[in-house]
Amino acid sequence: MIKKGAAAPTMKDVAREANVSLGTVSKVINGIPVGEAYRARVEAAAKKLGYTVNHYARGLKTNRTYSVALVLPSLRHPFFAALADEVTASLSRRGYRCILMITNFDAEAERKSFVMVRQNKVDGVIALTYSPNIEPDESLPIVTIDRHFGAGIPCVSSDNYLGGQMAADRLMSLGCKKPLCLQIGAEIPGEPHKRSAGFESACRARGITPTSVVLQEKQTETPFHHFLDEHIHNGKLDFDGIFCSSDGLAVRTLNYLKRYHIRAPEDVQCIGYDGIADFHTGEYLCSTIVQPLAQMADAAVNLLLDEGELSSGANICLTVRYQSGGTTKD
Amino acid sequence: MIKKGAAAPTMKDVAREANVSLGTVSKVINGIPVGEAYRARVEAAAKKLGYTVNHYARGLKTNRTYSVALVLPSLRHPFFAALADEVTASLSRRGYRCILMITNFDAEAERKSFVMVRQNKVDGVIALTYSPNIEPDESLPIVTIDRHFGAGIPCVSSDNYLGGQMAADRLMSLGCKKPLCLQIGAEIPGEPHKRSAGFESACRARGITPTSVVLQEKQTETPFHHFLDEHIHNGKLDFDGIFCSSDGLAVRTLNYLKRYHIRAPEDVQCIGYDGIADFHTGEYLCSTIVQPLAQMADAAVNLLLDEGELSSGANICLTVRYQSGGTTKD
DNA sequence: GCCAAGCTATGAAACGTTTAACAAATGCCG
DNA sequence: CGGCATTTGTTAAACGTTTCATAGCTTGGC
Repeated sequence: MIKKGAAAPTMKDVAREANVSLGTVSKVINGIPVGEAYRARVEAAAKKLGYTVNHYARGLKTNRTYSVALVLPSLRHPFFAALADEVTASLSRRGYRCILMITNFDAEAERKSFVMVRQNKVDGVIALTYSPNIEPDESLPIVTIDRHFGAGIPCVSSDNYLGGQMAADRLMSLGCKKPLCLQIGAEIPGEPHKRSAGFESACRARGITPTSVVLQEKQTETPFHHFLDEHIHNGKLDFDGIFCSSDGLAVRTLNYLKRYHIRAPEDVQCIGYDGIADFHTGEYLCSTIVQPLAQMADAAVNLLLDEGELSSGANICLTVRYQSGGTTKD
Repeated sequence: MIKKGAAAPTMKDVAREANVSLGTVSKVINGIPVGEAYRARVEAAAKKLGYTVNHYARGLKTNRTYSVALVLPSLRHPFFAALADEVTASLSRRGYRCILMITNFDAEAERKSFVMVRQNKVDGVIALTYSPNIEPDESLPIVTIDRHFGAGIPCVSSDNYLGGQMAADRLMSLGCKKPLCLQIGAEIPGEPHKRSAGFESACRARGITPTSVVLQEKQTETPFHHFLDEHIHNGKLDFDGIFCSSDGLAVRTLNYLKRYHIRAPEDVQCIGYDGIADFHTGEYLCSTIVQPLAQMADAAVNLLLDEGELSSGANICLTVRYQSGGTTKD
């Protein structure tokens, strides 16, 4: 299927057509001031021939590719997908394209993606990676999301600790006395882990000690269900408020409890995390802590693209907000 | 943040290091046979210097970029996200990179993405677009998914008609007598619309006339809820089987019905569409018709990348399968 | 042992840009 | 009105590859 398209017009063609030199065409294309008459001639010629700049020739000369690699584990998790959506949009607004690289949480794939990234001569990398021991190439501009590599590598995240606190405060001010904190564990203790820390701290500030459980990633539901089973007596759950480290987990939890006819928000209140809304209706799956995805994407893109005082190791932490979504009594 | 990295070694450097000519280095890099002694010298030198080929110089010469643009409306819909995931993986397996372009269903953005695509000199385009009147550039290799542009543009899809039939047959063999078909309408009558057609035809084949409703895209839940309200009498729904054109819609529907204490599969059986599993557990949200995403992605990529008899206007239609997921009695 | 034929490595041109150096034209001032 | 500074357009080199023509070797046949 792939064939060489009809030879595209080059600057040389435009120059000939407009009766000007190559350099003049270049200037017009790049918006460098040039006599009005020339500019008009060139623009007319370019339009007539349907000229478009060849990014590869330009990239070769300038060492700037106007493309950024986005490295992430998967697109099948709504949070990653939504983030990719925003990052792509943000890049596009600034005239950059997004090269997508998916690692499936595989450390080797992550490493490989950094190499490929170097080969591809992208201008930078925005990475969301969870494997340990990745040493990003020193010379490659990189910004991470939710992951502190340390050293001089900037990281953008939202305030996960605050998010956990907000969830706790909300549940307790809605009357919860016996809170449960559920989180999915990752190999690397990263930003998301601060959620439970914030939750627990806010509970203790009110003199309540929450139950806290870490679920293994990528495991079957069995152990999880088993845990819940053990905490149901006479059709009643031991907890009256649940905080889950993702919306998906909240939905899974509530779905399972439904088998016992325990429902939210009547029998138990539940707050999730991420705040990804339904595609068609814009409604939330559950009460949740909303991460400011668009702002996180913008921050990462700006950090990467703009030079400035933020250069070395600046971390950006954005605030979150609570959003009621039907699984709490507010 | 973006800075010119330390000058990367070029073929010239490798040639000097290995004491061979530029042409020889090129041959080794590209796997063209060359004397064993030379090959060894070049490979050693390349490794020593950490040489990586500059894709932009290569692209300039060869007019091949080894990158493909994936144009789709959004990543916030699980189906699009999962498809993007698979397409990226499939491209990566073949040594291609994926440039992501998101249109948000905006016809102008779609048009612009085709232009950008041409500028970027990608080798081809895989497009999932729903706007009317897009005239893809003749010279650009393109494959669509779920969208028939007509003419010589190949389209990959799954058998949506069959999927609808399977859903109907399943519901009826599980005892349903009063089926409802819910679908979300799009501007363009495309592949997904065949689902309801298949559903209705299979119902009629058994002498049953289903109720069929088309929901407007991007509207509030109100009219939809209103419709359901009207079909609930004395706490009982007029229908005993529901087919939804997406899993998300199925979930929304069942969630709403829960307010009336109507639940699946006891009170009503429900089959969705797409078959996107939960990220962590791999479980399905509901009983569903599963689209073979990985195969669709591979088919699209192969069609795009391989020349051959499939060249002109070949359409590929892959089969689907039914998957029980707790909202039916099987 | 010589010459033709066949390999194989080399050298140079070309891909479509950008950009620094250069030349031509303009305007200014003495 | 001439020369100098200034502006503005042109020219050519360079970016890092690929590729085609060329030249140097080797090999084998006579």
